[in-house]
Amino acid sequence: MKGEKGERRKKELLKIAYRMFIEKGYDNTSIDEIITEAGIAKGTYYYHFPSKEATLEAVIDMMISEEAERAKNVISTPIPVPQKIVAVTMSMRPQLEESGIAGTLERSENIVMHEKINLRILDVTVPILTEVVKEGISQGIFDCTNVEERVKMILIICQRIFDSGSFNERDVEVFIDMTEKTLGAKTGTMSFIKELIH
Amino acid sequence: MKGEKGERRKKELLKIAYRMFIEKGYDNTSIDEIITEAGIAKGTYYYHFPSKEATLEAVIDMMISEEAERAKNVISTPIPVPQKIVAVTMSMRPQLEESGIAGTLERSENIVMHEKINLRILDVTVPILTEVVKEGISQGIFDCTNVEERVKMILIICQRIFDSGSFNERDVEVFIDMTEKTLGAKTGTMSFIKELIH
Amino acid sequence: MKGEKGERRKKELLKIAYRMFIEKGYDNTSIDEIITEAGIAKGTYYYHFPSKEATLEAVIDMMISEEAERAKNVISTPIPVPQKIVAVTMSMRPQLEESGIAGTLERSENIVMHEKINLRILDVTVPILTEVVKEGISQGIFDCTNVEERVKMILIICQRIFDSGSFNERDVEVFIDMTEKTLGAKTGTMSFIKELIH
Amino acid sequence: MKGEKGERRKKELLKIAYRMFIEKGYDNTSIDEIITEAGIAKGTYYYHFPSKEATLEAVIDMMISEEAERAKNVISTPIPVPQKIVAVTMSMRPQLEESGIAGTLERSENIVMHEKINLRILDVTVPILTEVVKEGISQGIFDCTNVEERVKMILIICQRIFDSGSFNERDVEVFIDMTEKTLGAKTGTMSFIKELIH
DNA sequence: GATGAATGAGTATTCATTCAT
DNA sequence: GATGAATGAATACTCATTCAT
Repeated sequence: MKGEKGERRKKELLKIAYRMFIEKGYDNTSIDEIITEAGIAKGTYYYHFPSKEATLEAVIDMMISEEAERAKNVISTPIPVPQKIVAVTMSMRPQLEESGIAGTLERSENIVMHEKINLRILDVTVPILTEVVKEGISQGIFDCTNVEERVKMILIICQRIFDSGSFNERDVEVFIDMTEKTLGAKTGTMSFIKELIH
Repeated sequence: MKGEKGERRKKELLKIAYRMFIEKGYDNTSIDEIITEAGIAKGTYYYHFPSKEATLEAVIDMMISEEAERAKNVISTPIPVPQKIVAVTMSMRPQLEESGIAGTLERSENIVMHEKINLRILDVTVPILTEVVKEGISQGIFDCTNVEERVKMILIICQRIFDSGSFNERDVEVFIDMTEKTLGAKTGTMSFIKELIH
Repeated sequence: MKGEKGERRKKELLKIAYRMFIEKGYDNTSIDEIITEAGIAKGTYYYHFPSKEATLEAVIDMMISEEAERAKNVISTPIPVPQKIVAVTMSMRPQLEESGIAGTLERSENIVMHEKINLRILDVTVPILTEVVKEGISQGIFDCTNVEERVKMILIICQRIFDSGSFNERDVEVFIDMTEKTLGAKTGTMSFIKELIH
Repeated sequence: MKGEKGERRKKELLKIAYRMFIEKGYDNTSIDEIITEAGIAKGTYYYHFPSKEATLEAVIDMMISEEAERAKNVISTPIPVPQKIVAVTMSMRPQLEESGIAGTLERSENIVMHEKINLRILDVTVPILTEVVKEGISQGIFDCTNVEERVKMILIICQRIFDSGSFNERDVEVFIDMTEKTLGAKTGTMSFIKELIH
């Protein structure tokens, strides 16, 4: 039976590693720095994680599963379908903004981690959004086939355009237009997005 | 005036480095391996390149400029505008396919290089395609504003979907639909793409 | 009085350690691997053994004492003295052959353990064989002084030549000849050995 | 063209490593200690040797080849054949005695290196001594077949008995007797050995 | 233009052992 | 008897970069 004590320590370690990976990049964060920060011995670190790589995976797992949780809660909320779509999408990167480190994933030392995270987010988010869009179709808000593929492509653009923060008003307009047309919505259905992004 | 002899050697080195970066990944290719492969001394390498990072930049420069050349040739060709778009897009990754290493950029050890290349390709291709689309608009084939942003988003999807090679027929259909709607083209305008991708 | 339960577990551990030391070498076998294989906790291991080194000693003790038992049984058997000598010598490495891992002790990772075992075997076997040879002398089969030293040297050759398994027919012939002459036996006394080794 | 400078440095390193391996044992000598002793950077060490293991091999090579040189010189010396045998055998471990570290190879931390050295010495010495014994046969001093195998077994005993230094007078007597009988020499032929070992 | 010897900071990982519960 | 979390010293190896010749 795994002790609770160990599990708690592991969680702590995970949070520290998460923050450091984000702040300095995975490659630039050495095990020595992690254990110094955590105030533990090297052996303790390796007691909890088999390798640095495994720690990265665990960090991403933790992050994604927390976000997926939030995203699923959004679904059952009684808000209009278009808003749901945006809410689910948004729920996938709140922590970064909380911690005031939005944009850090874009730094070149974080590319590898960013890619891993984005792929995992796609895996998790596509099925959720597919459900939401289908709900929209049944309500006559959207009208399209191949929902999954459409959702995937919209998300890809989202990640690429909005992760970096270096987008402009025209980017947003085009994104709204593409989303509406891709999902077969009436013009204006998604235009509330413009308000969300000052 | 730099000697021709030195320039020739530099080009050779660049090609060797290019091949090795692609095959093994940038991080996994050590300078020792490059000079062994090239049969030169370490000092000679550093005579030509100030750093490994600079070599990567030079490699990407070389690749991109060759491809941009090809892309520009396509523009002045008397083929229909929709075909031009595809031709320009395609002209940006022929070398990989030539060398039978398509898909290698997807490997995780190549993420960093891949990202750099993709960003550079966007920089180079967006203005070219913007011109082509504007040509299409003047011919009444397309109808849209914010051309540059639309082109960028279409290219982003292109890179993400088609680089990996793991797309299916529905992906292609959705991509065609999105492209037509995004550019304000009649349905069917871009459907010839389906034939190109068996 | 130590509990029987604990003793039983210790024996099991010993057998597991023995097998792993033989298969992978002492240095290459970590305590973690032993306890994983045994399905016990690390503390339990250290409850039974003060150190890894002590485990090795215990393993060797166990092995040697089992073999010494067998060797002593041979002595009191009513077979001719020359055969007794061979039987005693042979009784010192049956387990290896049983378990189909003859030759493993030769692998370089096992040198240390092998040396320890060989020294212990010498310690145990020399006095036994000395008795046997003296019996042979009293029967007029052998004729020599300094019996103990002669026995030791014959055993040394035995270990070196036959442990590796890479000996040839001429090695055997020379070994027989040396043994006979060293012990002052008539030519042919030990030639039955040739039959034993196909 | 390999520079002489590098070769000289490599030789120096080899000597330092040799001494440290002998004094402290191979396993107990860390790379850090070697480079500190040599006053060089870690990179320099790894410029000259691909690994610690390779250094050990090079050390043994150096030692053996120097000794083999000496042994071959002995052969062409106009001394009696029995003396030649002893001289060749002795020439294989003079450095140890010079450096006052005879017996160190016996320490358990040196077992691995000792075994490697002994095997190499056998490889080198057996053919040389075989020639010498054949010379003795042609002079009527020895009388035996399977010379190579006999020489090998005598050397094995030599290594085991005399390396440790813990032998007694009776061991020497038995060794002399075995050698004479094994090679088919008259009693007394090798008895001069007794004088050599006080 | 070219060489290659020298650098040294940087890094992940291993593992026997301890001890409070 | 048994557990398992914690320890921390030890260690081999990598590699981009420099510079005297």
